[in-house]
Amino acid sequence: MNEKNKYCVCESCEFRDIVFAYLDDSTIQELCNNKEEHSFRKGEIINHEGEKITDFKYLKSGLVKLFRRTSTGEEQVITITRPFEFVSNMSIFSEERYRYSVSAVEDSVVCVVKLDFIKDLFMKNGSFAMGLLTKISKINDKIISQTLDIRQRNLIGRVAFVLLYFTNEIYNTRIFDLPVLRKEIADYIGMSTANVIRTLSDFKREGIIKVFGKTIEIVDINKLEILSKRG
Amino acid sequence: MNEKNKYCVCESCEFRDIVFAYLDDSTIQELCNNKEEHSFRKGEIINHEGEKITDFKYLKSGLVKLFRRTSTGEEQVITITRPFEFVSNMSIFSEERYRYSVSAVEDSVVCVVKLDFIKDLFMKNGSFAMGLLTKISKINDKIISQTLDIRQRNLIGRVAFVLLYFTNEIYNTRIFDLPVLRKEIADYIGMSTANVIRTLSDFKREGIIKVFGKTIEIVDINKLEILSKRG
DNA sequence: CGCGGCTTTGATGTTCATCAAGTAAAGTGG
DNA sequence: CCACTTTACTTGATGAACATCAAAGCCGCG
Repeated sequence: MNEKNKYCVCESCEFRDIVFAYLDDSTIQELCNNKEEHSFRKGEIINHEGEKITDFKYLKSGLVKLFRRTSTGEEQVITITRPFEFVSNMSIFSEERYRYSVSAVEDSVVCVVKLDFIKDLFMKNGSFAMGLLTKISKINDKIISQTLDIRQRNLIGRVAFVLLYFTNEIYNTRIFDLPVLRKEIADYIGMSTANVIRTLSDFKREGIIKVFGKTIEIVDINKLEILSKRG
Repeated sequence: MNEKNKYCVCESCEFRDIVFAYLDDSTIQELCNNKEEHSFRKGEIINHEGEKITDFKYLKSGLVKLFRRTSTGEEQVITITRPFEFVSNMSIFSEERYRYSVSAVEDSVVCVVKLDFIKDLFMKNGSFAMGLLTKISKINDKIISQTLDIRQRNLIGRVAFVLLYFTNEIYNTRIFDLPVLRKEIADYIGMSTANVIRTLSDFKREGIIKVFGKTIEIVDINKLEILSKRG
């Protein structure tokens, strides 16, 4: 172990494999010096719709939701996403200002690098550029296909779908604490809060899930998968 | 004028400004030699969901729709888009196979370049890479925001929204021929065919539009804009 | 001119939002 | 720590929005 490692943890960060794989150690070192880590408590805003984009940000730990506010003031939740997906993913290269807001739904840590630094790397290092493009494309693909998956389902299918999303994609456990309000699930799947709750109650009554306040246990995942498909 | 121009029209193609701005003339020439133009008749499939992606394709003229088929066999239309948006936009850098199908809704011409050629350029030329990333991001942004715009509206708002989309974004005229079936509009906005037709009839009855078969004239665009907002 | 696909309209039923009222839980100040 | 307030959750009743079904008209095409 050389001395650098004491000051820079980026070298061993899991994120390195994802977009920073093609950077040599000295560049990683430089990245690390340019990087700041910011902590956000549950509920805090990370990016605000309309704000100028000056930084490249990615989620190191925690969980965030991407959303926007409609003209009538309602929230539309675009996605809820885990570490190593970009936080400022959408518009960093296409827009001057954020199109959407991002907030922490669990306590989160975000790594922040000046966008110019990333752009510079992007221009100079083709492999890095390709890796970044690929990653950004994948994130966008995922958002779009998720949106379509939700859209094709009815109320029951949508609720089943988010439960499976939490259990399979976010937490990888059958029992977990819902990080969001019932209302936020409603805003995510485009249904009313009352009906989301009603459907959860139905699932509970049928023994598909157990609910203790915020804690949810998936009891019958097969049935949930069937409901997610057939509605 | 030198001799090259006789063989290559890419130099003066409108598309050059959009993503090929940072290529010098000799590279453009090379691009041109690697390029093929393919014509598609209305209704023909350009890319098929699940097919291997080997080419970089962009729409030179015409109009296409991007869509996928759900497990129950229904079509979900993701977007309907004009020239110089990519045809094979979504997954070229993130997936090995097309996630979605693309078909021509009007007779269309598509320019086809081997994806490897583009990837090679991307690696070597930072400005080109940046331009391409920006363009791809914008296209993805547009799809996502369009999807959200549709989702927040009710039936009337959605129909008004597509009419405005055709008149403002696609054709830039108040009178145009609908390039798609009523059913395809329904699949686009996520409503039933019958209700799309009913709503069009309502608009006609209220003097907001005139309909002669496939031809539609927007009579009262202000009212349409109000309906698109308020529903 | 007859056939098939698209469009149109009406009638009916389902799905879902809305409203309202009540309960539980979580935060707040004394 | 308890009373108070607020915010989230839950459930039922009602009505609106939308899908579905069916029948008929239209239109292009062989």
